[in-house]
Amino acid sequence: RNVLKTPLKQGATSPLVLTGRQPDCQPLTTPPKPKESPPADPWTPTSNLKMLISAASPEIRSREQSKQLSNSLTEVLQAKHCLQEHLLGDEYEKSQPSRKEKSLGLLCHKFLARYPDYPSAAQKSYICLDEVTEELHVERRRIYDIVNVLESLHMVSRLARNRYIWHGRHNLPQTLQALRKVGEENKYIQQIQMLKKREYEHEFDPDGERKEETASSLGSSEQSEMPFVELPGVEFRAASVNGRKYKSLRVMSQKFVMLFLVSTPQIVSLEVAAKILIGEDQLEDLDKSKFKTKIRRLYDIANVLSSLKLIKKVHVTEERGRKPAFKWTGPEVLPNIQDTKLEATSTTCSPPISESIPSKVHCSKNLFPSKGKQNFTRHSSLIKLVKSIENDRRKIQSAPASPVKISTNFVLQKIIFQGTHFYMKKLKYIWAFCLFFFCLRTAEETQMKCALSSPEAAPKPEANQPLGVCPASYSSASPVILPHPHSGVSYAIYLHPSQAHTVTTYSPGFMLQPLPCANVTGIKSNNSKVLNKITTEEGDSQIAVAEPTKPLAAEERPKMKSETSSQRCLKRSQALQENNLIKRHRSDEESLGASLTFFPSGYLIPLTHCTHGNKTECTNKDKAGMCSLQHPTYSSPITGVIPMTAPELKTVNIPALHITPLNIMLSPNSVAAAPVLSNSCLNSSNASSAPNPSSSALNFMLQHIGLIPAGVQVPANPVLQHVPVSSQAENGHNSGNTNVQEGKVRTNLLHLGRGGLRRDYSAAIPLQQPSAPKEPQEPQAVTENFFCTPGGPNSGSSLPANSDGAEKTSQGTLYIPQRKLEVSED
DNA sequence: ATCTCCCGCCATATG
DNA sequence: CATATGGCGGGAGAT
Repeated sequence: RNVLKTPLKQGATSPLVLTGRQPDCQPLTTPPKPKESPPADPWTPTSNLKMLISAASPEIRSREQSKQLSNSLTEVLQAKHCLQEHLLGDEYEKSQPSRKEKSLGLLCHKFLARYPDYPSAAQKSYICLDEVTEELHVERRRIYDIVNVLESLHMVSRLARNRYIWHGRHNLPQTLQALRKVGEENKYIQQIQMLKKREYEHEFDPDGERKEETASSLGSSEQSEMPFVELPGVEFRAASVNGRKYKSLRVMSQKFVMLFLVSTPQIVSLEVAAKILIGEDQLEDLDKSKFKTKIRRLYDIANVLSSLKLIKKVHVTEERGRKPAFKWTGPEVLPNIQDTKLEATSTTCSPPISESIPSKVHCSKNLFPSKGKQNFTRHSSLIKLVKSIENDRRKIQSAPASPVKISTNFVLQKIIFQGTHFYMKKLKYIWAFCLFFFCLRTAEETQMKCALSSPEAAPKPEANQPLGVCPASYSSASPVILPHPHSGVSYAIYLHPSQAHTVTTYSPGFMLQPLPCANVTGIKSNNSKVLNKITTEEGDSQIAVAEPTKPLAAEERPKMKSETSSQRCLKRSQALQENNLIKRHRSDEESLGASLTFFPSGYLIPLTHCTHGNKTECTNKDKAGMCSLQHPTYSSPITGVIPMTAPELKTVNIPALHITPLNIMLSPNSVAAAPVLSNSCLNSSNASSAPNPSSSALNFMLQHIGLIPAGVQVPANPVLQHVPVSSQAENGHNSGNTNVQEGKVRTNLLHLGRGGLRRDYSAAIPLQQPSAPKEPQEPQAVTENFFCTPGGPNSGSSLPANSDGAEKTSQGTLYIPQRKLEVSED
């Protein structure tokens, strides 16, 4: 093979090395900036903007201008910031158009900028590769990389040679759904678990031939020829129905995405991905070069996916140091519950934009069965889980040699992580809901004064209570509410019991109010390796810097709501010390390197601005527009989700937060039906006879909210649906229509269950009370004000608001991202 | 040194 | 056959 060298960067002389491949074109070697590149500082935001904008076609430009502006501005700023960081010593100057400028990611951005995220039927756009390559000044080859990945997501499809059609993100939800499904069928989870396990064992005894179960558990592993996943509606008439279609990049991209969709912490390390994608076949196929190649391709794919904001780079830290990984930041893809078609009647509120809506409705049905009888046991995932646990149990019993301890831990973890994960997925919505109303009530009753409260707060106290107050005034709420340092947006964080052991933390400036829970045990494993220690940190770690000095205030959570703020302050400072202690403790722990570390993760409920206007009549087109607007999720005020990012998790410690939503939904039957849960509860809340803090908190909250009469205690395993909705929920006094209010409560519950917090409450009303005169304004106002925060959009924050597609298609669904950072498999 | 990943050769598929 | 696609891996910038 002839040796062609990559031209040196400044290769003024390099051309000679190259074979004359493009005779008439310029010297080929992308000379140091031969042409049109603006002589001026290439990295100023403006120049970059210009470039981006000029790249867009005129019509798109006008339509998308604002979006582009904010979008690219953010990015450019980030890039700039990033750059700035790197060139710290030097007087941050224009760096040569270095490699970064040619990165696939940037190129992809430019590419994407040309087309609307949600093109309407009218603006169906075609992609001519020749044009693109010319306009973007890039080699054709690169465009293929991008297009292939986009194709794998059905965002584009090939029409003919040189010609693609742009679909935008319309198909995304379906695609992801499909991919997830295939991923599940493909048993990726198991494969990942096996990989980790093997790795672990490997480390334990360096040469032992561990092949025991490789064969067994992966019996069918090889559909390695998993074909390209198609979508029913989207036909790929491209004549290229065969051959390479089943080959690499496209399929690889799909598989990669699948990995995210099926794995529990939606974090996938490159290494794992590569191994799995290489073909799980021969484990010891230490084919180094193959692996390297795979990694290279994955980077390519990842770059594109990152541009799409579906994933973002993080790092996973295990015993063996940092490993590059990526975290899913795209829309949440719910597992496809049963396939039975749901009656479309209940979706009258808004025309289903995508298939995902019915499925959400369905989900809500499962969550809140109308007949108390049916419970979670019917959920296929649960059944699977139970089965797998039984399997594990069997394994344990039949495995003579293996140390029981490990196995037990394994099962325990599985139970906890998987089981709780499953329930958390549902329950977090309920908690969000509870929190919501709890705050309303609390605000009302305690009449907290907020410095920022608006004048008209009096008439509608709860409605106008700026969220910023929450942290202080609602400290009695179980969920932790965190104000966002940048935006003033607040978040509630729920910590999963199993992760609440040692919590690493959140960025300073956050205020935490943990529950007093002396006995959080978590899983004390002697086998610390079983649980990989994972920390993730943002690729671009620009975070955490905000309010560097303001220490985190952790507060011993009080049981009484009537606490005064001064008391709180006191406690806060106490908590501070406490926090430090814990921090110290943790570092000790780390230095020992022996003990298990649990990670924080939580459910962030960003209490941000809500959307305005009546979205109910959001037509497709409107929606497209709206969505486009929200696309630059970074700064969108209506972005529903702001996942907690690692950098925020690494500076401080939070004392064991013990909030276990799990307790909410457990009915006696469901417990019986789901041993998983009871186990998990047991474990998390510890077998001590002390009343379960969570349950007391819950009781308190429920009473407070008015969902249950004072004095009544919801048992440890209350069933939410059995709790009567109190008609005296007086928080509706401003509406003057209690009934409506009540109805809303219920409908809201439904909505919460199905997709997360609905911001658009008015849309929810018809669901249950089609005939009731709905007052779009009123509920709107409530939610709006409730979620409103004094601060502006979370500008500058690196918190990517994931949510894209999902949020768009569900009209402002505010969902609570799950941020479990532990490794739930081993 | 390791992580990223750009570049472009060249095998294949397409038309 | 000419082109369009895209697999692939060397090796150079970034860290």
